[in-house]
Amino acid sequence: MDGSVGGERLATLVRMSEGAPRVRFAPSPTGYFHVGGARTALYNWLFARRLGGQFVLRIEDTDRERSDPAWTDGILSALRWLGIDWDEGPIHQSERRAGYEAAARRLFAEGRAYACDCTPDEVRARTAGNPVPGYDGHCRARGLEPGPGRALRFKVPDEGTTVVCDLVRGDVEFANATIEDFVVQKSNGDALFVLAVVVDDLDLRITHVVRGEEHLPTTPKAVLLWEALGDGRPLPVFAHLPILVNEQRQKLSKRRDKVAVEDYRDAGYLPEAMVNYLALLGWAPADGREVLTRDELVAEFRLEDVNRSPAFFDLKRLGHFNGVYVRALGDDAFLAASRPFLEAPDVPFAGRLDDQVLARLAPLAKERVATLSEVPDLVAFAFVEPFDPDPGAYDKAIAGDDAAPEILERFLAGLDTVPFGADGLRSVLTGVADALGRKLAKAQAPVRVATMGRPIGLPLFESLEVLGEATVRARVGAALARRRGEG
RNA sequence: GCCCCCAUCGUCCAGUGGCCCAGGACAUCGCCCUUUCAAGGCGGAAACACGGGUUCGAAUCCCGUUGGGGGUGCCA
Repeated sequence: MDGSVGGERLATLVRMSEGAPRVRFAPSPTGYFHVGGARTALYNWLFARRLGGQFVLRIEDTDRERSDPAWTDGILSALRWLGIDWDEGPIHQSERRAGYEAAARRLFAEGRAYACDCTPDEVRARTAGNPVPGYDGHCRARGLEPGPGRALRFKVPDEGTTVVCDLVRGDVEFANATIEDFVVQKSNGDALFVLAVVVDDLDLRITHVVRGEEHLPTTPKAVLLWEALGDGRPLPVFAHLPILVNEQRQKLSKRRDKVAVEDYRDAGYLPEAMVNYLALLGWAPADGREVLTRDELVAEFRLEDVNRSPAFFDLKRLGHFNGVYVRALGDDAFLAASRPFLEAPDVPFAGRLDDQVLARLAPLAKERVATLSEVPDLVAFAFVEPFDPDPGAYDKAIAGDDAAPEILERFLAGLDTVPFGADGLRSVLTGVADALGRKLAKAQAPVRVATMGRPIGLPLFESLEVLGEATVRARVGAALARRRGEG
């Protein structure tokens, strides 16, 4: 390889990065928007924002078979959620066919492309055993006129080398002999993406093409087209980002891997956390910090520091970042962000929320969730009606504990002796624990299950204070009665 | 098959010839704190794929091998 992105070359490429770069993010609307696309969009955006350039959004929907406007909507809303805004667009390639047709005509007129009426089957049959793969140039010299049923193929030079100047990979060389005469216009008249991309990048005056590594092998074709259609305009600087992989180290696939950006939104991840995590997948700031605000990312991000190897999208690590961001939220912001989850149609206490209670529970819950979708479960005890302890928890902590009746009874009695509140409750239960020779941790289990329904959750005494004396007495009493009734 | 890319702890990054018997973070294990669970604190285990060079000196440079990945469509 010629992977050295060092010295002179780097200096030159970086110099080209100065001024006002124009980048584009160009997803194709053929499926939901996944985190790999989000990372690519983010890197484009960070690069543009840092250098004061423009970020253009382009929808690559030249394939009418597979594209669907619904997917475009999903992409736009995911980008907005992530806070990735665009300066121009969305530009739809489907609306720019005239330009592609003109380019195709020009290529033909200038002898850079030729018409071909071979069917895919014919080509395959003919080239089956060839050492050099791809089209065999069958129609090159047949002098066919373009027309319905005839594709247009670019006449790739037989000799020489095409070089892709890449900010993250260095110069990547492709022998022209290994590049087939590729199709630029389908036999139905539609442009193929390679052509469309080059025409648009030229028209949009794109200076930097930042995209996934899967595009690297087709880049020499784009370079060839750019040279044929660019009227001498300098090539864009390329930057092929390492792909994102799953645990099997394969490229993230919309099909196979559940990595839709909107799923993460729905699961209670914060966009700031997602952006922070995504930014660190393939790049890191010089000083080793890991939690960075959006502004810090913009200030620190350098395309030339992006590394070259694939990165695994690690949910655990995302969870860690999300926890950091959730905990950093103010109580009000935390509540506001949790709202959609608390008011979701499937929560068992829908319509019984109490903002006062919620506000008091917020600081307690904030510290204990990795994602916002966990909030409803944590605060359910305060709203659910009628209240009933989780069966498994009841069996273990109350039915299965010989001392449980006495603990509950003494606890209930103790309530008469102190002012109701977290401190009083704590001292009561501490007294009970002491009297029975138990650790406080062990003594609180029956009370917790009786009042909050589950063995783990928010801090007991603070939660009971919020619950209120009457409810606490009622629940403890109910659990006690039930336990006694069962012998 | 052919073309191209990649190769540091399980994972994500740091490291651009000596500061590295390799540093941070996530995960993991142990301890502490503690009313559960978290959070937090402390500590542990854990990696330069292999082989040749170059050099006084290589995780860092070169070559090869192996391994992984991407592409190979009239998809993007």
